[in-house]
Amino acid sequence: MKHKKLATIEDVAAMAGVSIATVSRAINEPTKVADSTRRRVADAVARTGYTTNAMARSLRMRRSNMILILAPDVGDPNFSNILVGLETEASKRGYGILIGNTQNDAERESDYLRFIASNQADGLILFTGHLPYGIAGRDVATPLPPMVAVSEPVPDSDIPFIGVDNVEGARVATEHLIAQGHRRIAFIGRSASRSINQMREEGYRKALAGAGLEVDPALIIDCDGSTESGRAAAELLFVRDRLPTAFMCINDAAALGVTIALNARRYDLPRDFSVMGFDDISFASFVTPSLTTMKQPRLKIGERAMDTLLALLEGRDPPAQEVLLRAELIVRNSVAPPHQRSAATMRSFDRH
Amino acid sequence: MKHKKLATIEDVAAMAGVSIATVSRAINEPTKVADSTRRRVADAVARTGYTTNAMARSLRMRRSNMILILAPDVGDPNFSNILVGLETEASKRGYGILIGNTQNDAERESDYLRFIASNQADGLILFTGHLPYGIAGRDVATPLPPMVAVSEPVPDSDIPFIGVDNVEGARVATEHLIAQGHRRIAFIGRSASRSINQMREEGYRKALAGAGLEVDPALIIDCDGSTESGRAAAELLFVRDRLPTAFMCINDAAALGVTIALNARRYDLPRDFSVMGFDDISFASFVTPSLTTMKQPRLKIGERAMDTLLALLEGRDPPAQEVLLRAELIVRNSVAPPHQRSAATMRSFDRH
DNA sequence: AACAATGATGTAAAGGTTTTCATTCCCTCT
DNA sequence: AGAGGGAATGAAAACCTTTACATCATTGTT
Repeated sequence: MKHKKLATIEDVAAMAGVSIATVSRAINEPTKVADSTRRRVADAVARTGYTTNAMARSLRMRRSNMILILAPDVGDPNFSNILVGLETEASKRGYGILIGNTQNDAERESDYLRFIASNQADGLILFTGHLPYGIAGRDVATPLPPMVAVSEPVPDSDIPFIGVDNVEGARVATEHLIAQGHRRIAFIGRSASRSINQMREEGYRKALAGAGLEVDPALIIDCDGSTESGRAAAELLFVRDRLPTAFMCINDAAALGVTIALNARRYDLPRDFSVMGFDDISFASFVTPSLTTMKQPRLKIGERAMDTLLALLEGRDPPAQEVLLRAELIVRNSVAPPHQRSAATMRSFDRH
Repeated sequence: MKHKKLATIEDVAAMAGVSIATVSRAINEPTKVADSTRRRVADAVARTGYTTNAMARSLRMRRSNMILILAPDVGDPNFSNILVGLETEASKRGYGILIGNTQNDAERESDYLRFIASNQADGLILFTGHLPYGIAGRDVATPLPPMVAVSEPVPDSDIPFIGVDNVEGARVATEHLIAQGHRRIAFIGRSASRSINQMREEGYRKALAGAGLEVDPALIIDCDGSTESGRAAAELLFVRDRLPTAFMCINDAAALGVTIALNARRYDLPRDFSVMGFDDISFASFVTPSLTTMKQPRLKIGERAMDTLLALLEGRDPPAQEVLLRAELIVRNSVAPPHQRSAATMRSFDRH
């Protein structure tokens, strides 16, 4: 009663006066069917309102045409825009998208693998920067499913990575600070574990080296990329009284934290200090001062990543093992030449 | 060769020395199976590494345990946090989540319905505020799939809605402005078509009426909720020279637009003007001045919506036709008592 | 004219479950 | 002792496709 029972391929076949095999062919390989019958079938399809049952199809073909996306934080602004690209490309090619929010929880990660194990998804997009927990523990004979890493590469693996050239991007950003006249530039974002931080630090070092500047280890501060840790990092520099004239930050969130710390100390930005971000997330242009930063081509990253995964999936040659897109310098108002007077001098001023 | 051929229920049955029917029962209805055999089956499952093939299961049960989420813009900050709640609840209950980014495009909307038609999804979460295009055109006998609306209700339908009480929220927000002493309060966000705008405008009017204030039609401005349209709306008031002392905005993005317009005219906020937002999206606290706004309990909205949909799906009584959660007033720095002097007086001042 | 090749279609198997119905066995009740 | 009932299990159908293989007719080749 509830289900009016959808039309099946058999209903179509009966109406068109052919076998179900012919119907299937008429739909999936039109060239293999005579024009006249193809028309009859098309007509019958239209009249019955037939849609092929994806479950039966997937069961038979061992293919679901679904892609599982594993991300540590679905709410992250950097994530959502890449997602748009992923979704657009997948949808264009007839694939659907499944979302798994792992929150960096091992149990959740391995739980989502049930989609792969049970054939509900054909491939995997990883935002996590590591293989999903539990995927390696499987039978050695079982090959890994097709995967593509995005946003953060998976170290020590041959998983294709699509993203921004972090070393190059951080170098360009740092060089912009240098070009503005800064000589003491802090790097906010050291991390022992996260490869993305390490690559950006490398770019920072390259820029300094290129300009003949020495790296001052006291100006390289740990930061996990959250706003709060960015704020804390800036504070730490004040406490230690080793002040830079500019802050090169691991990302926009951290840059925002630094900005908050400086504002709280009543400095005038960008006069007293310059702050450089990375990512160009949506609010970067809304902060005061608006954030000079490196823009990630997120839409394109998503599209390319999906394209690569589908190539892998469909047995075509994957376009490339690693696609590094250029991050673009977006000049706004948080970077300026260093102030004449020692920036380390506390300036107390009042806006009113 | 590629597929080492996964273990099927038959392999498990053979190893445990029972029929496949018993294996199925041992897994899905353990109480219907003798203890000893259940143990044997469990053992065999473990040894073979068996996972039930979701496709075969779905085919047989006419159930995919998947939920399709239709949203106009996956990148929208308001969306992503609700998504987290939806995902959490779904995952907890063994459901998966499929994402459809419609971009308000009729074709894309109807295209995504293929997931429903082909049994790949059992139910629908709508962020769009309207029935997906093409769903009504179907055979009258075909019942609509279970649906729940979120973020924006679907007018003239009996689709359950989970969200914030927009009338009440806008009333509270406006009352806060009134309590601060404002008498001329603009409403930025009139819309002829969007119900959410209309509800918030209603709350605004209620608050004014409750305080015995008259509604000045000149202070009610169209705005679609984008930053740009918020900016334009504020400009319009300046051009017309009908200035309020406070702006009640349809959402945070619009409030940001208003803030930008006021900053550009070099007003001092919140001294010269107060600005009230709605939603409390992530950057609301980062803008200068940080935005006083109404916070939506997004996580909870997502969880409740999914809970309602699953109830519908599993034939339980849906908890309620409409769940209206309270929006919470978040007091920050964009609202203050009106300035003594006429706020309409242009003040030119320089920060340095 | 005989035969091969080609093209269009049909038959039937396979994909892996869940579930109805039937069977068996054992226990309890009269 | 026989009947009745309940619990545990098995056999087989059903879910809806895709596709390898077989069949048949038609065209082209020698």
